[in-house]
Amino acid sequence: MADDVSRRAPDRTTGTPRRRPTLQDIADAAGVSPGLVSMVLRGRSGPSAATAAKVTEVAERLGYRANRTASQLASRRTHLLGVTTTPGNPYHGELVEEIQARADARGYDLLIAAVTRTHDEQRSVETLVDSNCEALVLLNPIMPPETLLRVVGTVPTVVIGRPLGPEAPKIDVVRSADHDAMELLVDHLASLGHTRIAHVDGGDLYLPAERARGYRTAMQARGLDPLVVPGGETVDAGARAAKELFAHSGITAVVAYNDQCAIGVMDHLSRTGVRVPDDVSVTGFDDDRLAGLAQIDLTTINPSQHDQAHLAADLAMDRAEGATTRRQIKVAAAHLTVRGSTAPAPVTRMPRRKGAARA
Amino acid sequence: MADDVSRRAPDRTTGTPRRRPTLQDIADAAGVSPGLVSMVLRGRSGPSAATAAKVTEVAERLGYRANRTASQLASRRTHLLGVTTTPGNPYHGELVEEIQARADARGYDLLIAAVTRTHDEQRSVETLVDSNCEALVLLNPIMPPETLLRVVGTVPTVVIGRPLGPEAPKIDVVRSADHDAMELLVDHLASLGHTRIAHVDGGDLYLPAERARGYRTAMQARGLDPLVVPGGETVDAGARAAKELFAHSGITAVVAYNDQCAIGVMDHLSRTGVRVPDDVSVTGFDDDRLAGLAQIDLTTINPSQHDQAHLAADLAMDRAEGATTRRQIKVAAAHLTVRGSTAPAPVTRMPRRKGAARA
DNA sequence: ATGAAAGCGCTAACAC
DNA sequence: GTGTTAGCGCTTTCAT
Repeated sequence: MADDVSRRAPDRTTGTPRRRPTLQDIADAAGVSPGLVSMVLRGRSGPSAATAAKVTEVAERLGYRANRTASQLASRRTHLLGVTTTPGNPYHGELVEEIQARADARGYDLLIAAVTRTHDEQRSVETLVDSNCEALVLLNPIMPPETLLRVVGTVPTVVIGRPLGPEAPKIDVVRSADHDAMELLVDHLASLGHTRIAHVDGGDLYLPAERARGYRTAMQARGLDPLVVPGGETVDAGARAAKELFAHSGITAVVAYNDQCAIGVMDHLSRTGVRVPDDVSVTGFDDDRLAGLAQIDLTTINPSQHDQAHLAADLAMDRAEGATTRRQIKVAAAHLTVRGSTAPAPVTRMPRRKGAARA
Repeated sequence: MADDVSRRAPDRTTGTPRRRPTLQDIADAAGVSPGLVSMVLRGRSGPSAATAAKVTEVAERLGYRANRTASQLASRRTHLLGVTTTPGNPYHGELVEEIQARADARGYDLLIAAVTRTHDEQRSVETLVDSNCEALVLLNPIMPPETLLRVVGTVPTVVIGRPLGPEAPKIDVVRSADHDAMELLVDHLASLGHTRIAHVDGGDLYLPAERARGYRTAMQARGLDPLVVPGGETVDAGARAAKELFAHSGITAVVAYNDQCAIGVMDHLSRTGVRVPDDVSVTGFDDDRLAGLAQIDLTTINPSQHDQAHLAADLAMDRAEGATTRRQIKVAAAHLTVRGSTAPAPVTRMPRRKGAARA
């Protein structure tokens, strides 16, 4: 809104937004030189305890905070770790929280850039790079390798949750054992007697493709027919896919790309009177915070997000500090977490009112 | 660390970053002055088409990218908008997404700082201030006014979702009509015949207190006895509170602090065999993405997060650009969204177990 | 132990 | 039009 009635600056009645104090101000007020103040404030040895005390006191009193831009220009160091994330995504939320913890532990500041409908990955990375982050952690980036390489430029980068081949020899990757995990899921379902197991995928980029591959491999290994329907990584996408999938079918189990997608599938099912897990079993992937809720109670894969976050953050900061080990690819173990959304396959025919299932 | 060129990084096929070219380099190579190059590259009028072309060509050839740190230092402009958020919080996620949209529309970059267990609000704000954000938007900050004032210093700030009195005459606030909204909720429940309506609060700071007040007012206005039990803003907190609340009781409706808390309450209820809404009605607040899911289907308040986000972001950027209107307090309308988690109160006694007839 | 001075890479005000 | 000249606020020798 801001009905800017008075378009003029000169008004200073309401507390003058006086300019932020500078090193010089502190130096003057403390009666010492700027250089000294700088050393004191950064705890460098040299200054005497007496002046240190005085300077600290003055700085505190004046509410001094170093201008990081200037520090950066002069020192070329920022101690900034950058991460791209999708706001509101619970899985990302957990990762960010753990990355933050590592950053704190090592004295780095974490800067986050959002990836949204209006703001693509590339721009987020640019924001981070321009803010002089010394290393980057990208959560499930989907841009092609060439773009990735170009936008991160010379900043050490590690991606989480995405396979990345030798096209990007300088970008480390941390991910979960997606392929194996999908086998765990299919195994679990198969052992419950399911044979008509569909996969709602997450699109055809990188991670989703990897999971779909795992699903296919697992199905074929058991002599079952794979059925993959296009989905996405959101609740909405899952719901849409389910709508399509269950228009016809005979499917008794759905392996969704991730938890959000699975929740969407369950949402649709529940709206159309299909019971989970009585009529249809559903599985997710990520074990995000929602999965454990009684109302959701989703069988899923826990991809050790905690480990992934720590590995990635440390790797990134190591690189920022000059570690020159060769490219790292870390694969975190994935565990099956069985909950109430999966149950034995309904017995043969007519398991529910309308539309029939089949053997 | 990582001195520019002193140590040559092992030359990968992808090309080694030699010292990043500076304005001076371009100027030399083009045979003009740095000042001119600067103008050309920023598209300022002045330079002749001829030199502009030459400079552009050289810059391109040398892969020049302005050092933003230096630009910032010199121009004292960053076009950076900062926001603090709790990663993974769906409500915050929606706000951030909308704030990002506004920032994009106005040519600002959005920087996000996380508030987590290991990283408190104060530190997040400091990170943002240090990164030279020109304005700040704080989501549901809980620090006391004095601290708030101190950490934001002279940076224009607007807080979302928190009452803030005249103690902070320079901080704008955008919030929802919490007090009224609580009345809407209680009204809704009362009109369904509920009389034993409890409130699981969100703690005793600011917003939670405001909502609790609204609840109390509404209850008393209807001659009902208020019952407030301590809760929190998370699913876990809601579940814990429910456990306590339903150990004894006779409560037929619960007004939770927010959706997350409500989901926690429902989670507990569902685990203990109490049906929602047959036995107990539950309401939330925020209308976050989960509330609409079929499995949750929560009656709640939609606080117009879209409007709040836009108002706050624009207000902040206006201030960054020097708007000097007096302190703004914007209250967004709150709408009741009725879903399936509320139903008529169970008739008279023994509402638990299977009994539950309806009016 | 302390102060002075030289930049970091860029922008902007002002001469030429 | 174009070049020159100061800084921006801080870090960092290098004298003192």
